[in-house]
Amino acid sequence: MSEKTYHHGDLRLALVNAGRRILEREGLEALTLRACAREAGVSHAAPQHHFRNLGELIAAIAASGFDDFVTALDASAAGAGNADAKLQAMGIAYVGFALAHPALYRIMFGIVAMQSESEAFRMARGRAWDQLLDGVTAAHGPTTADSDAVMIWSLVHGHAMLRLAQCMPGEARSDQMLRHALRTVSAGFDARKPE
Amino acid sequence: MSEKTYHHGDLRLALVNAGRRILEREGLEALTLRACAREAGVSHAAPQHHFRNLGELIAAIAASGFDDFVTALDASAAGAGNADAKLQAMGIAYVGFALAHPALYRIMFGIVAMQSESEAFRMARGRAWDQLLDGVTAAHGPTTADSDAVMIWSLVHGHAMLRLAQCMPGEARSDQMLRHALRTVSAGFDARKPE
DNA sequence: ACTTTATCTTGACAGTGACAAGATACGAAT
DNA sequence: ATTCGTATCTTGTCACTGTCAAGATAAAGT
Repeated sequence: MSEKTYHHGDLRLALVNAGRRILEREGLEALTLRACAREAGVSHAAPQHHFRNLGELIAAIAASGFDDFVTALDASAAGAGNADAKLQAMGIAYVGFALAHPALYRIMFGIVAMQSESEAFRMARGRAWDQLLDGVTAAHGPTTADSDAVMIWSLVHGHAMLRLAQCMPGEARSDQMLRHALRTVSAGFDARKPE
Repeated sequence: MSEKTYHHGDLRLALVNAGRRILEREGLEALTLRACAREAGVSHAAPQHHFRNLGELIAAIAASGFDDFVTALDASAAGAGNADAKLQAMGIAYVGFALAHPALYRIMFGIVAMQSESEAFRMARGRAWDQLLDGVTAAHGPTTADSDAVMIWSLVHGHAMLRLAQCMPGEARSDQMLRHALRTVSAGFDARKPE
C-alpha cells in the first residue's frame, strides 16, 4: 500500500522502517532525518508532522528495536529446557542480538532515545526488563530477583557493549567467555543459598 | 603559557582540554570541532593541523579520559586492604567514574573513538584493561584470569552503562545492587575451586 | 458542496565538518 | 644576522544537517 499518493498512508511507520534499513546498511552516523525522508521517498520536511525532532524518530526506531529484541529473547527461551537453561539461552540470545544489529542496539541504549519523552520507547524497554525479571525469578526464586536480574542484565549488556567497542582481548574466545560468565553467575547464586 | 601569540604553543592539548570542559558543561552533542576551537580561542579551522577530523579529536579526548580513569582506579585500589577488597573497590570506583563523567565515559567506549586509528587511544585503553587483569589475578589467581577479568569488566561496564541510560529500576538501591553483584561474582569464583 | 484539518512540499536559515588558499611566525641553514 | 622553508593559524567557501515558516494538496467532517 501507500504507493504514489500525495498522502503517504502510514509515513510514520515507513520512516521508522527506513531508519532501521539505513542503520543496518550504513550505520549510525548515516541516520539523519533527511536520509530517512529520502529512503521513504518523501520531502525533507515531511517527518516534521510525525516526529517533533530527530530524537523522537530515534526513540521510535529504538522502541521498534526493543519489540524485535523481546521477540528474539522469547524465541530463545522457548527453545530451552528448564528455567536455568532458559535464562542462559536468553543471555546468549541477548548478546547475539546486539552483535547482529550493532547500530540498532546502540540506539536502543543510547542517550538520544533516553532523553526523549517517548512513552512507546519506555514501554518497549520495560517489556524487555520484565521478561528478564521473569526469567530470573523462574530460575532462582523471587527473593532477590530484582538484584539478580540487574546483575545478569549488567553482565550481558556490558559484555555486548564491550564486544561492540572491540575491547575484548581474544575475540575468538569471547563466546566461550560469555558462557563462562553466565555459569559463574549461576554458581554464585547457588552458593549463596546452601539449599 | 601560550597567551596571545599567533602560534598557540600547545594547541593540541588545549583542544583536548577544551573538549573535556565542553563535555562536562554541555554534554555530548555540544562537542563539535568548532566549539572546541572557540573554547580554545582559535579559529574554526585551526584544529585541522592537529586532528585530521572530529573522530581523531574525540579519540584524543577519550585517551585523556582513560588516563584519568586509570589514575582513579589505582587510587581506589591503594586505599583497600587485601586483594579481594582491592578488586571490589576498583569495581565501585569504576562505576563511580562513569557516573561522575557520563559524557566522557560514553566517548571512551563509543564508536567514534573505536573507529579511529589513534594509537594513543588504544594504548590508554589497554592500560585500563591491564590494570583490571592484574587486580583479578591478584585476587583469584591466574588460572582463568582473562575470562574472569572479562566477566568483571562486563559486569561493571554494563552496570555503569545501564545507570547512565537510566534503565535501573529502583535508582536508590543501585549502589547496593552493585555491591551485591560484586559479592556474588566473588562467591561464584570461589565456589568453582573448592580449595 | 463547502469548510476544516491533516499531511506533504518548497524554501529558507544558522550551524556543522571539511577543504583550499593566503597570512604569520618559528626554526634551521647559510 | 639574514634568509628560506615549514609548521601553524586565519579567512573564505562548500555541501550537508535540523528546524522553522508558508504554501499546496488531499482527506474528513458538516
